[in-house]
Amino acid sequence: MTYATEHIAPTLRSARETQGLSQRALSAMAGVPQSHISKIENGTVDLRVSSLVELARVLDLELVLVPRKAISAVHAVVRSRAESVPTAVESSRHTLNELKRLQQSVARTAQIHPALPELAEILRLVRELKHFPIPRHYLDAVLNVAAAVKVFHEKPFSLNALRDSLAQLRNLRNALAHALLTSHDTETVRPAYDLDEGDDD
Amino acid sequence: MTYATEHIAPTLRSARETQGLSQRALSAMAGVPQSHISKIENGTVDLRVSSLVELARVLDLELVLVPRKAISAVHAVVRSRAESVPTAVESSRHTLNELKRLQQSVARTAQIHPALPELAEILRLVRELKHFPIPRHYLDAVLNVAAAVKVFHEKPFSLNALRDSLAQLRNLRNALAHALLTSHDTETVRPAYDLDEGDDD
DNA sequence: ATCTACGATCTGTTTTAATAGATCAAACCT
DNA sequence: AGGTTTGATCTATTAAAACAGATCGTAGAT
Repeated sequence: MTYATEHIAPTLRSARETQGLSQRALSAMAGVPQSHISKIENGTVDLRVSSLVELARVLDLELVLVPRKAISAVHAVVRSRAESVPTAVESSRHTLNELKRLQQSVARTAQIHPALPELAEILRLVRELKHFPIPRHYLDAVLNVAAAVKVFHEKPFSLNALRDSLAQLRNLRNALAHALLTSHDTETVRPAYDLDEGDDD
Repeated sequence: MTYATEHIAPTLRSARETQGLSQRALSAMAGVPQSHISKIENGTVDLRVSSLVELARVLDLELVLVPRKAISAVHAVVRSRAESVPTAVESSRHTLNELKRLQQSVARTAQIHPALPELAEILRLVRELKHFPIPRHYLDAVLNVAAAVKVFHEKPFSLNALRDSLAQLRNLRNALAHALLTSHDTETVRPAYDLDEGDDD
């Protein structure tokens, strides 16, 4: 029903899908039940602004009130940005699957340990990596991190191993970014997200 | 509390104020209690999206989910639009007050007769007119409409008088718009938000 | 000085989003 | 085939928004 909000539910859904997230994965990240997400995307619920903002935040979206006079211009801006993103720079399907799996596992763990910056950064890195073409011989690195996260999930005192994995992941990201920047001088393929600001924190 | 929504409450308030609406006037138009609007503008409630959209609609705003990468560009667009507005065409203070009074009275009547297109159009016209410099000798027209609305409010069968007033109002708007167009060079009605300070409200 | 409109803030009551949790069929991968 | 993941759909409970209405002090306008 919620008439005028018809536009926003599809936006949320497509944003989630272009990030390769399942409703449950998003649920874990945003701290919102999957059942609720389903209802939201189907427009069967008139949600609160805080929920919408929270969901949007996780999906890298922001809620803006735009004067009607300006909305066509705004849409043009948003559209052009969206199109400049080359969808599906594809890693091997297998690697991509592993990344998704890792992403979810990290999200779940982060729910138990909310204030852990390491987990947050891993999450960020994984999300970036999903937009890279990852050579198969880097798969091991991904699996290592996945293992470390799993261990940490059960034994939270193995923080050092987690940190090692994080460093490993950072290196992987930097290596791939560098490779992309030097090889393809024809910048037809630009990974969707900010490599240039890389260099961690 | 509603942390990330901090940005939206001020937007609503300033949008309302630049339109010269009181909380009660907005309340009548949007069908939302004044007490609620007060709370919303002070950020003491976590409102529902439908309420937000409804409020925004009345204020000529639209809710948009913008990718974080694009928000700076979007803000730039919105800002430039707001600034390109020609400044402060002022009616005489008295006429402006009458217009406000009329606007509210129409809003109240429209609440009782929600499905009346005549009232909706009067409302629209009045809102436009508030942005014109209205010569004093046109004040009578405004007062006539106000009278007709008042009569209609008490005796809803006087629809014809209301229609006459509507026509009168349309003529007034057209005359003023034409005057503006010939003097200045604006393609359509350019409402001047930002009534230059003074005693607006 | 009176009258009005303004925004903020109370009091209740009703409505409903949000939560937790389970279940289901269909699609997917091994 | 068997196991897993996906999205949709139930139940029941709790917390909070939304509503209706009244009140208050403060300005402005007549």
